[in-house]
Amino acid sequence: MPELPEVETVRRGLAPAMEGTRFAKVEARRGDLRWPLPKDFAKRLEGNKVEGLGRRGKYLLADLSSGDVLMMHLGMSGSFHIARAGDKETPGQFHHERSKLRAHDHVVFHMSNGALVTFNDPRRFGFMKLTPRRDLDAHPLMKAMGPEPLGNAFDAAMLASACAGKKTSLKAALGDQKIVAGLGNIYVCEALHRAHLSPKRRAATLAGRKDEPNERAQALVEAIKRVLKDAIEAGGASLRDHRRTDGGLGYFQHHFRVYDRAGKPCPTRGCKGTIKRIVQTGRSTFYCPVCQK
DNA sequence: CCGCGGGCCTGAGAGC
DNA sequence: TGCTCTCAGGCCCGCG
Repeated sequence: MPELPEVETVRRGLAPAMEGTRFAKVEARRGDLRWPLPKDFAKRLEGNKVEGLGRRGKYLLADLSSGDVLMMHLGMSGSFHIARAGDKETPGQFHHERSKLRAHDHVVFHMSNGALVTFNDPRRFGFMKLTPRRDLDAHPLMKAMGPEPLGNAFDAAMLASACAGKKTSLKAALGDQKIVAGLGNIYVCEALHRAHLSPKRRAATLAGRKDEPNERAQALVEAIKRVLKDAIEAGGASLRDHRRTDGGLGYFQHHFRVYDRAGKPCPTRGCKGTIKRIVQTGRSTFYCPVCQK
């Protein structure tokens, strides 16, 4: 599931449990994730303090006192749970009730503040890696990543030039993490709908005529920022719910305008179109053929 | 170099 | 009820 807004929501949920506290014990219950966990995974974490928990694209990045960065990716089905070691158990003890572990709980962080942070991932497309902080920007997974869509560096000129010469569809280009970081199948569909641009349009056509203000790229950049901000806000609301219900972090209810709404009326004001589902580069695309051009 | 399709995994839901 | 089939919000890799 998780695209930028979900990962950001997870980050905000985990930060209070992890920042400023140490890994007292780390359980790697299942190491064969998308990539195997490093052999010395637990050892390299235990005793270290989490200086800060950040995000880049769809990656969570925990800065450790050792100088390492713990890179975490949720893949398609990853999520985190937070529990308290003290609840119904001896405070400060490492072990928690077996019955509390669920299927696919692959990694458990026992934090020195008593928080139990559990990574769950049925499909195991997620992964964790460790790399020295000074090597992070040069890391193969980080190096080619495009700008943060909510940052100032991401603007119409930048997006248009990144798409220049691209033969692929606008849909595929926006999902390409090298062009812009953090968008996935859902938010690409949602942003294109808000910008009234067709997912089938060739990416290169995003650029306007020379020296003219680029209205298409401008509209698209604004739509991307808007849809991500709205979703993060919706995630914040669900985070408060999670605190009450002890649910997992990472998935929240959100209203989509086109995603998974094939056959439904287009929500654009005054548009009489019907949302259509097509397949592009092996993935579902939802859009309105009437108001997206 | 570029763009596409296959593959990695498990689970949910539809259809029979 | 149970089987089979399709599909799922990500991303690396190999092929043409």
